[in-house]
Amino acid sequence: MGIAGSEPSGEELLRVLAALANPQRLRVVAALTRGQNYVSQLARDLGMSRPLLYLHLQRLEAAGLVVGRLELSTEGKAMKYFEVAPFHLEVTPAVLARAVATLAETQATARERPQDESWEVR
Amino acid sequence: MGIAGSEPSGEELLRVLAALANPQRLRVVAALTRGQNYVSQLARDLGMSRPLLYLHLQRLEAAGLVVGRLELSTEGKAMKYFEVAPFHLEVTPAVLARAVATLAETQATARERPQDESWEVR
DNA sequence: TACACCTGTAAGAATAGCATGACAGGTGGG
DNA sequence: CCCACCTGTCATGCTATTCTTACAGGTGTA
Repeated sequence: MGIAGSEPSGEELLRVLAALANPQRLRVVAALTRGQNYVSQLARDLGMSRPLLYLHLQRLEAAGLVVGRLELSTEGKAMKYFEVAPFHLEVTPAVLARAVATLAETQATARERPQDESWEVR
Repeated sequence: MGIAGSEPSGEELLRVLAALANPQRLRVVAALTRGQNYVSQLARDLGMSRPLLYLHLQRLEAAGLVVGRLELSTEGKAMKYFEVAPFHLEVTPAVLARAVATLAETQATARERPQDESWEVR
């Protein structure tokens, strides 16, 4: 899924899901939804250490969920502002199945069971 | 999100995201999309150990993404069949923000910055 | 110079998650 | 009885994630 909501590849999907599967990072995204902010201030707002927040922001950015830009304030201080990216992801069985299809099979996707009556109930 | 796609609470959302943020479990869901199956057979199909698959299925079921039922085959053998639940989750900044709002704040949501001009660029 | 801000990174400890192998119990059929 | 299936659980390592503390720089103002 790029900026909008096309179909994500397996790797993209995993990166996004892993990035969001954490209460802290979820809070970070939620906080940025209320407006952009720079790292130090956001750390104070959320009550977490700046290095930790920094780490979380990196993961969120790598997943394309937030974007950050280094900005020079009027006083010449460097401040890194982050804002949420307008992502939109549909999570359904079909979407997951298509994403998995693009995933490099670590080991045998396994021979699809030949004919297969094994999943027939009764 | 119940069976369909209502709004998930913070805990639900985290459970679902954490359950899906794993390549193995993603493959499990994808495999079940092609039809229901029982644990041992599915383990062979996916090329993973049965105890491990069992663990993953438990997490997926706890998240409401798959449902399992113990069934007695015609020969009297107990087989646990799993199938995907028809889930449908929208992942957008707004949804995340609303979910986080229901999340128990581990520590101070932090005083919302008073008036806040800090996020004003320039 | 000292202070109060800011960014960026690294080393280390504590913790959670993943994965394996082995066990106990059940069934039916040769 | 023995073998081939099945479910369910546990003790054990191993790896990845999470988080803290501590650095090294940069700016502007008193």
